[in-house]
Amino acid sequence: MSQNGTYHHGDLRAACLRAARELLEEDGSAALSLRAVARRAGVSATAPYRHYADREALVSAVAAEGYRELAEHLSADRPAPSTPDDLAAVAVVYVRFALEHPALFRAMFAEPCDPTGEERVAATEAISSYVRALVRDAFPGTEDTDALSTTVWALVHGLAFLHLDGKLDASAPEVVAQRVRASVFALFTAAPALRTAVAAD
Amino acid sequence: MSQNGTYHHGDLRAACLRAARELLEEDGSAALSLRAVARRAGVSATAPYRHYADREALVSAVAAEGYRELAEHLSADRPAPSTPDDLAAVAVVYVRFALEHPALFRAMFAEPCDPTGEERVAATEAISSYVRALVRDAFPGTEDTDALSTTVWALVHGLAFLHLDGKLDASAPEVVAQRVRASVFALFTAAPALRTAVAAD
DNA sequence: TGTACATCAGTGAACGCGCGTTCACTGATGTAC
DNA sequence: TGTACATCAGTGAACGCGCGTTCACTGATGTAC
Repeated sequence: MSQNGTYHHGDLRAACLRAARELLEEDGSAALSLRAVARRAGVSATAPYRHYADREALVSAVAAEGYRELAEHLSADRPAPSTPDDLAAVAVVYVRFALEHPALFRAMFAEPCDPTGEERVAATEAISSYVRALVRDAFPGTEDTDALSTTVWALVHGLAFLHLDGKLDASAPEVVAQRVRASVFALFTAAPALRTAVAAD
Repeated sequence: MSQNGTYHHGDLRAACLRAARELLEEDGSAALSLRAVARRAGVSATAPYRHYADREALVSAVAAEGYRELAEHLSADRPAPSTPDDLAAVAVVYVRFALEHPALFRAMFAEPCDPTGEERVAATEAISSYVRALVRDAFPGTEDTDALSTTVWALVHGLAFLHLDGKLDASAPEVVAQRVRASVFALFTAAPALRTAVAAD
C-alpha cells in the first residue's frame, strides 16, 4: 500500500528521490540502499524498479540533483563573482555545502560510479563552468584559464574533503569558514615570495 | 588450516594487513571485509578477531600503513623540498599515489572513521608536518605558514580526488602529471592579477 | 455513455549472497617444577 | 630431562541481518469502439 492510500502512487520516481535524500541527510555515513529508499517511500521493495533500472541509476539521479543544488547555492550567494572576496565567499559556500550534506556530497563524488552517466556528466559540467567563469572574471590577466580553474576547484574541493574526513577540524562552522578564507587568501600573500624563488632559478 | 601448514600461523596480524592490502589493490572499489581478509590469509573467518577488535580496527591499521607509505613516497622523491619545482613534483607524487592505490587512498580518507584512533591521528600528523616543512622552506617570507600549508595540502588533495572520482580525466598518467604541474604553477602566474584587484579594493 | 481490453504501476514471496560477530571448542606452545 | 598444566591462537558451526534482484501476480487506469 502506498503513502497516499491509493494503489498507484502518483509520482514514485520523485518520491524515491525525496526518500533517498532524507535518508542521506539523516544518516551521514550509511550507504544508500534501494530497499531502504522503498521502505521510506512507503512502497514495496521492488516498486522502484518501475522507475530506476537498478541501484546505480537511483544513486546517479540523487547525485545529479546534488550537483544542481550545489551549483544553485554557489551562484545564489555570488551570482557574478569577480573579486577575491567573492572567490573566498564561494569557497566557503562550497565547503559548507559539503559539511551540511556530507552523505549527499560523498554520493556525488566518492561513490564509485560509472562516469558514463550523461546526467552526471552534464551536472558536473555546470559546476566546472561556473568555476571557469568565476576565474575568468576574477583573474582577467590569466593566460591559462583552464589550469587556474582546475587549481581553484581542486583547492576548494580539497578543503571540503579534508574537513569532511576529519583531517581538518570541522566542529565549529565559523572556524571552518575562517580557515577556508585564510586558505584562499594565503595564495596571494605567498605567491610573491615564491615568484622570487622562480626568478632566482 | 593456515597458510604454512601449521595450526598456529606465526604472524597473522601482519598477514591480515598484507591480505587486506592485496584485496584493496586488486579490487579498487569494493569495501574491505573481514571475512575476505581472513579468506585471503588462508585462515578461518574468525581468526582475525585474535588480533583486531573488529573490522574498524583492521581498516584503521591499513589506513595507518597507507599514511606511512604515502609519507615515504613524498619524502623519497624530494627529501628536502624547497623550490617551486619541488612543490610541483611532490604534488605529482601525491596524486600518483592516489591513482595507483585508489582503494587504499579511499580507505585512508573517505572511509567513515572514528577520528579518535590514535594510530591514524599520528599518521596524518606525519603528512601534514611534511607539508608544513615544505611550505616553510619553499615560501620563506610567509607570515601564516599554517594557512598556506592547508592551502597546499587541500590543493593537492583536491587534485587527487577529482582525478580519482573521474571529474578530471585520469586515463593517461603523463597527462595527469602535466595537469597537476600546470595547476600548481597557475597559482603563481595568477596571483599578480589578483593582487591588483585586491589593491584596487 | 458503457463496456472490453491493453497497459501500466504496483505487490509480495522467494532466490542466493556476503557480511560481522558470538560461542564453545581444540590443537599447539611454553613454562614451572 | 620429563611431565602437568596454563595460556594462547586457531577452528567451525551458528546467529541474524540487510541487501539487490527475479518472478508471476494483480489492482488501477485509460483508451477504442
